[in-house]
Amino acid sequence: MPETPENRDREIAAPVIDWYRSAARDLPWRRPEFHERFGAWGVLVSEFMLQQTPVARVIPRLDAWLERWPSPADMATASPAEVVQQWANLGYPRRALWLHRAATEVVREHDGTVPRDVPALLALTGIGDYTARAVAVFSYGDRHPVVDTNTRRVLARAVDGSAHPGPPSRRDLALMEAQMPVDDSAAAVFNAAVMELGATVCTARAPFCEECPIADRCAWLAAGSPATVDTRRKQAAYEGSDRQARGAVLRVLREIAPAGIALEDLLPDWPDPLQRDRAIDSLVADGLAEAGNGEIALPR
DNA sequence: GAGCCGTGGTG
DNA sequence: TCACCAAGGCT
Repeated sequence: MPETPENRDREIAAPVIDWYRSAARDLPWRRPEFHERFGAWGVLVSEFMLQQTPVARVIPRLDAWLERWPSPADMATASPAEVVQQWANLGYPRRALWLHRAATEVVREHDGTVPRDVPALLALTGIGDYTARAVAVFSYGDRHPVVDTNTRRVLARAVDGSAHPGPPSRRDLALMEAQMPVDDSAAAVFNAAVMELGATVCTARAPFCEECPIADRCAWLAAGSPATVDTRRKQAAYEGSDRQARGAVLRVLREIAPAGIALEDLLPDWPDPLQRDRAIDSLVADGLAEAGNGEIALPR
């Protein structure tokens, strides 16, 4: 955003960055030694795990993962079964498979080095707009807008004056880009700072506006924090869902019978047998399990 | 592009 | 208590 007398008082970069320097949480992937030891691979793994899984649950699993597979080449030697087991209860286990696939793609197509270009990152399995730019920015220090649920919410409030962001769109990238400092390094800090603000202050439910470094220029606060239209899709009910059945099946395979179990012994008391069978079929279709000869097991 | 995909903490 | 929420991506 060009600095003019008109908009200078609405800029958010400087105060958000200043706030971040004193308020940032000490997270593993923000430590210099993390980058020295694991490089872009460490950032890539952390971003996969952070896709829809809270920070507190990621930290211990990330540590264990990188101890076991400190590079893409190490990861590529693992079997899908090992990967799914190591993923444990982080949720959305397809991400474990995708991370494994991405590692093999890095080895095969990029000589074992996580690529730096956003298009190359986007071409890897399981990497979308958010993760690609997060790696390019937080590992390589390049200048890109990193848009996630936090930055979308912060800008919806501060700039648009809405309590909730609208449906995801390419405009989100442009809006973030427009707020970013020109300098690469400052832009990287800004990206992290806006995410941090959304995660700890400008929260979805009950934001702590009294602690916000840009409360004096927030369009939503200035308008009296109105309840605005909420276009976010609600999550489908989990209790009784196919997802719950899939989770239950995979938990048995992970924790009790990774080498395999007779289908007739798998969750025999599940309330809906048809749903159980549906879960098995879809897990096999996703490559999260293998079935044959009346048995089911983690994929080899 | 709407629907789907886990798991657990929380107000 | 229970609906909401969490550093998304794929089909």
